[in-house]
Amino acid sequence: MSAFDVNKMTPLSEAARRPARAQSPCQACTVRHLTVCAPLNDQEVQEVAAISQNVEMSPGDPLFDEGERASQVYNVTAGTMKVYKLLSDGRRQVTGFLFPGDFLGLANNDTYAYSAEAVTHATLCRFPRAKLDKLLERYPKMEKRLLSIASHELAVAQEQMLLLGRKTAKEKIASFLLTLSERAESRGQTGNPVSVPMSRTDIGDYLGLTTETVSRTFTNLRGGGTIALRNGGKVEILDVDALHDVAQGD
Amino acid sequence: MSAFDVNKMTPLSEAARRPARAQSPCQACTVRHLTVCAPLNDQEVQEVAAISQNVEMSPGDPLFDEGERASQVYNVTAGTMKVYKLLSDGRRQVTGFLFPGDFLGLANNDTYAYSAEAVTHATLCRFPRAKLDKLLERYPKMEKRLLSIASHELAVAQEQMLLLGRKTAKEKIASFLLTLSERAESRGQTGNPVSVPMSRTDIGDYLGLTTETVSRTFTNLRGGGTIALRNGGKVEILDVDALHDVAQGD
DNA sequence: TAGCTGCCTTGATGTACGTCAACCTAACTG
DNA sequence: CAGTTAGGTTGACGTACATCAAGGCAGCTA
Repeated sequence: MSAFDVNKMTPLSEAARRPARAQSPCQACTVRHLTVCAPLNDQEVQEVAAISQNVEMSPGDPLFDEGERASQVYNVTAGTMKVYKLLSDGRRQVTGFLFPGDFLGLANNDTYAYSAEAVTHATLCRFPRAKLDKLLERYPKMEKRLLSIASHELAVAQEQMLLLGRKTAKEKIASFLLTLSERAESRGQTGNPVSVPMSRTDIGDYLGLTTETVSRTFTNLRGGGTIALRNGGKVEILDVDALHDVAQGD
Repeated sequence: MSAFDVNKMTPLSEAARRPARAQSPCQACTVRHLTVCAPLNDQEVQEVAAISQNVEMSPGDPLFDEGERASQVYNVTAGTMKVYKLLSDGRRQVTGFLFPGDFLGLANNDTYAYSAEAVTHATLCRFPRAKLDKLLERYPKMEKRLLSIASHELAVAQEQMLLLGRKTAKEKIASFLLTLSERAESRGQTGNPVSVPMSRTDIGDYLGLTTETVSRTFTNLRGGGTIALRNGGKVEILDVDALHDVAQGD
């Protein structure tokens, strides 16, 4: 184990504390996500799986804080996580929500650039960075895969900058719902009705709004017949075209 | 030459149109930027330099547009570039300014995710993507370098999201000036007074403000004795500590 | 069933920043 | 040198969203 142990500051389940090396359930995620664009052979997959451990989180559990030594890399296998940055006075910007298949802590420098926390119950696959780096040395195609992931995240971040800097509250919410829906479908889940597992506060901190404005805007879209709010944090998109129009501002 | 030729839609100087392969001045940039974290030997440097061409831009010249086939990668060798995204009604978000040493067009998918344009006279080093990819296959350490660059850009993007979503106009301007100053110093230029080569409109589109608000905020900071506006688009930071305090919101 | 507690909604009011418009200056141009 | 143009600044006014405040409603616990 490395000097930094995530268990020290995060309440994890017993399952997570056990060094689940041998029968690590993370083989699934490794195979699925690291190999999509860079297929590894069985032996390589085994090697990657061997260095991973399972982590379980409850809603609100912190995974790591901005500025901490970034000794672990994570892959979300179930549930929803959020990453955010804080100003000294407590203002918060959620920079992203993470769903199964997404990576966490890929920063190149040795400290995390943001804090990470569970939104729902979630399970993660944890890789010690040092060991992962060693594997990357041997398998350049995995590195290529990581570069591809980072590039994609960068494009997503730029889209979010456009949203934060130039869109109205209504456009922000519409864009947010459409993105959530598309991401759900790309994971093979249902995109309509779309599951919205995070609180109004989290949505506001993601879109640069207050909870009140988020709430009012949902109400507004509902009143216009564009969406309907269902039980269990689900939003049904009644008029996809209209929602797209709203998101683009026309 | 590839099917897509940047010359077709961008007014470039005669020097840029010439296939300056043999005596490409881009050796300098290649050596400097691609090798900082992944030193190449002389032969490797030659190979990289061999596939590069020099490009010159005048203020306002477009380099490429969002959605175009991304067949080229660029490295800025002199001057300032900007990259931006547009909404259908013309609202604009500048997602970044690029200075010597910065890369452009590193997106993994085959179209550019943003448009790029010259802010000042600028020179760029152009690499055909296909050839660069081939080199990357052979030299994994270059790929590592690119991953490191992408990760750093991602961290910068997240910081910008915090700014766009949660900072006031005054905090935005103060943060902007400090960042410009730090970047100038990291390039070996003078950080104070700092050169601010872009227009108020560009600054506004970068910070999610209007030109009027940018102008008023500069005036406000000047009135408070924190900065002074000098000739030639230079800003002198009179009280660095105060500017830091403003940027953080305390 | 009552009493919490956390999240959401809704209303009344405030304000930071946008919008509209005038003017100023510097750099071109004939 | 007058005329023109493109930034930049400043002022008056409007508004989208924040702030402050009061309920509503589900999910706990006793």
